[in-house]
Amino acid sequence: MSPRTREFAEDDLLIKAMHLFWHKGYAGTSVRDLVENTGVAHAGLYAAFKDKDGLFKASLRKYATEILGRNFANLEHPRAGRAEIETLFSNATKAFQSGILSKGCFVANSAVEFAGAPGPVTDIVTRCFNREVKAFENALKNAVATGQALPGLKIKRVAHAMATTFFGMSAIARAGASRTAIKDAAAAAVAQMNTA
Amino acid sequence: MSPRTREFAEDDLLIKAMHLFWHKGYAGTSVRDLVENTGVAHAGLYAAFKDKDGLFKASLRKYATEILGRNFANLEHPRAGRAEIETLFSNATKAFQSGILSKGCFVANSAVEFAGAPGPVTDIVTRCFNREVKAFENALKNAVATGQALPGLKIKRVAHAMATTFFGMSAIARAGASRTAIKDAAAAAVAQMNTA
DNA sequence: GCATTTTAAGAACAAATGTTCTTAAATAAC
DNA sequence: GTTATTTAAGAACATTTGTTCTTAAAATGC
Repeated sequence: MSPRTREFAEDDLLIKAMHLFWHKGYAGTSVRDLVENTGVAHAGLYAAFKDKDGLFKASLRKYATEILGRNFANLEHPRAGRAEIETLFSNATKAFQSGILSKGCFVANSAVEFAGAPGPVTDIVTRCFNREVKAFENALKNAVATGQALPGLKIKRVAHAMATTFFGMSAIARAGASRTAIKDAAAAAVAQMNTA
Repeated sequence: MSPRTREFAEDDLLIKAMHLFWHKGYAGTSVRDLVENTGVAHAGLYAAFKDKDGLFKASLRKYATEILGRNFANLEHPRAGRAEIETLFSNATKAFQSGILSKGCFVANSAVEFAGAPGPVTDIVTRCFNREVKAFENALKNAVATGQALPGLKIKRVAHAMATTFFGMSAIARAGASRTAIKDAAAAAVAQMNTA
């Protein structure tokens, strides 16, 4: 009455699967790819996450929580302001240019791949987009209140624009755009705070 | 020495295939899907375009030339200015909100699906992005020269930002974003011309 | 040390994929 | 009308896909 113990940590598998799906998409990642690159056998995947769909959704949730979450958490602070927005776009620029995010944002990629088809994946994507907009709104509101952004700024509009730019930067990064193009998009997003 | 004549027009097939690939992506569109929805038999597709790859590339080129081309041609006019930029974003807003483009821009979708992997598809995507940037630059230059945009405007930067916003609008549209979010992103892109 | 339970490894399977091949129909020159 | 050539229709094929099953190994409680 004592079973064999698992040889792999569920979280390790999840992180490795996340990177695969992130880089190659849902359709582009086969179960055999996952087995090869994670070192976890078929049975392990299916036992831990039911099927490929389950593993993908868990991977996307992991990304939304850890990667996106870490990047946007600062914007959600009650006293977040202009500096936090600038830091976010500065980090995003670096990452999209050549770092871990050169294959785009996993959520943005999934938005395109699943094309808003109703379902759990689209729900995650929508939640992330809304969270980003809200985070920008919060920081923009404080930036205006403390004089770091011009009064009269259309906060909601700029928040929508910043979130859209974020998705756009992901798309052009994945398309292999130049470092300058990525940097310029970020700079322009930030510069919006200087105009009403 | 006189063969049977083709029952389908190559261009009709191409347009129908373009819409399928556009909406469902390369991986999401099977050859049987194409046969069913175009009314052209297997042999017809392969005879006219060699294979699925060939048909896809031809479809993407068709889109780049006809759909994108028609939208950006006005911006490339020697006297294009602020009005043409505003018209482009106005049309894009309408289209992305509920029209034919509610599944995003075919080029932007392909950019994400093929992830900048070197090859003919990425070449087409890169060419399109560069064309868009150049088109914005042309119109922005004239807008500044004629006083429709503030002097000192960083033209290249704003052009990069506008093209990135265009890709971003496509992505969030495909994700099923609200009409307001799409409209705001476009409005903010245009408003950039009012600040240096 | 044995028994029991869960794991690991991968063979096996049905379904779907892109592609090719076979067969028959259709067309225009002779 | 006959014939030569190309098309249309879809059967057939080899791969690859996600999933399940089989077999054997591992590990804890007794």
